[in-house]
Amino acid sequence: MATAAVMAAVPSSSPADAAEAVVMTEAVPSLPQRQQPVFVEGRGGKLRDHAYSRKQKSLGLLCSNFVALYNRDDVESIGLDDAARRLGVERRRIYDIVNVLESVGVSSFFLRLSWTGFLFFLARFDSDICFRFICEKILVRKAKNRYSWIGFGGVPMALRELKMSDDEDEDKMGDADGDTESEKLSQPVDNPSDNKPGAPRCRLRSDHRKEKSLGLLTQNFVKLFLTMEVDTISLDEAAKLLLGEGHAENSMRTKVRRLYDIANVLSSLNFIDKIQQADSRKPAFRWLGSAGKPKAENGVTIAVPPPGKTISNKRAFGTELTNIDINRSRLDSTIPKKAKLTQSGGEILKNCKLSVQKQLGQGSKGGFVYGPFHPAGARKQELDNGNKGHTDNVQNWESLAASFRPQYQNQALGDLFAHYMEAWKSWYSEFAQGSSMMQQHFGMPVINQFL
DNA sequence: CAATCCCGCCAGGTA
DNA sequence: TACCTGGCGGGATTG
Repeated sequence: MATAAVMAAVPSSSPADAAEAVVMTEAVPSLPQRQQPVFVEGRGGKLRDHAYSRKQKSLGLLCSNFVALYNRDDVESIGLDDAARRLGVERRRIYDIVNVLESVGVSSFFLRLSWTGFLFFLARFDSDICFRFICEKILVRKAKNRYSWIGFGGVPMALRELKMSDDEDEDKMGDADGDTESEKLSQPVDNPSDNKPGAPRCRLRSDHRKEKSLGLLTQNFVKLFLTMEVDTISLDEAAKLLLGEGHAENSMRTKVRRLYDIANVLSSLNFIDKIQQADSRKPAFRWLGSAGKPKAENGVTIAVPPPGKTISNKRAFGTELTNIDINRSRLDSTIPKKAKLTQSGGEILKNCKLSVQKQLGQGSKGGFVYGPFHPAGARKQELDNGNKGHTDNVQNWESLAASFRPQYQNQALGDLFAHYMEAWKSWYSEFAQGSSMMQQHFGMPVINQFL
């Protein structure tokens, strides 16, 4: 898969056409790009390509096409139906790709925060970090059927986040519990005893579903490379590590299937590549980090020359961002995309800072290490008061949330902030109704932690 | 024949 | 309740 020669089908529309259609409309006539097949009856009564080749339908190739189609400056919004139509696949396949891409962007933390909580983090922590949290995703869900394309610029940071999150887990676990890496990474066991009355690990079914999600599995798969001293790993080994011991053959097989899906997508992005283990001759995947080069160039999958056999391409964390953005394609290389993103990020931060400072007044006075968004009132309140400070704090944030409207040139970010505003509105109304009950159950300090 | 992974069913979630 | 989302495993294809 990793060295698949030349893609059989090239997106037939020009990049400019694609970008325009992506942004402008969902009603563009479809142009199934992957092939122009001769159809015969296939499985499930559906029509199938006569010269059927599953290589042409692979998830990796689809991902390459997806990236080739949408990884452009002027693409900010991706319609699920539009993507499916343009790529000539069912929506189901788009979900697969999108989930993996999104999970490589790591943190959906801010997407789940209330507007107030979001502002609080902007103020309390370094705004650059906050900005990265938002931007450094490949894409994020914007609404039903619609995603925002962010780009690859922040992938290294996202991977670092993944590693950090694992380190934090490690710290919390401590040394005494004797957990192994694999135990930490492994997803919960389908243990029938969980269903027993009074079982300690009773979980909601939706949680259970999330725990098995392709996105989480992707993150854990990547973590295997990031946190363990391995450069290569077979999918069998990965499945064992991720599942833990004592699993039925069936669930192991299912996990390996999913890992194949993930590996194909990550491989098409050149996060990993497929190799043959020298000793066992078994296929395995080697981590390239984001040092690899995506294969999609104008929709054509380029045969990537196999890297040196013994030289690891593994990157050290903390090193410079790689070419994944800049060298992504010849098309993109003519556009200073990364610089543009950085610049626009700077402008965003600048605007944001000005707006916040205007509304909060000046006054970061050292002491506690706040970011540039440090609100004057927040620190004072913390120092001066206990509960009163909390109350004022809440009120300040409420008024700020109600009035603060950063103006973003980047539509996707604007949309994100709109999302937070909506989230804040609904959250606040729920909170107002339920606050007394919450106070009863949890007490004020706990509630304030949500803020 | 083992490895690979496409395909679409269908359960759960959401508007 | 219609539609969206995505876990899941059967089984076709590939090597």
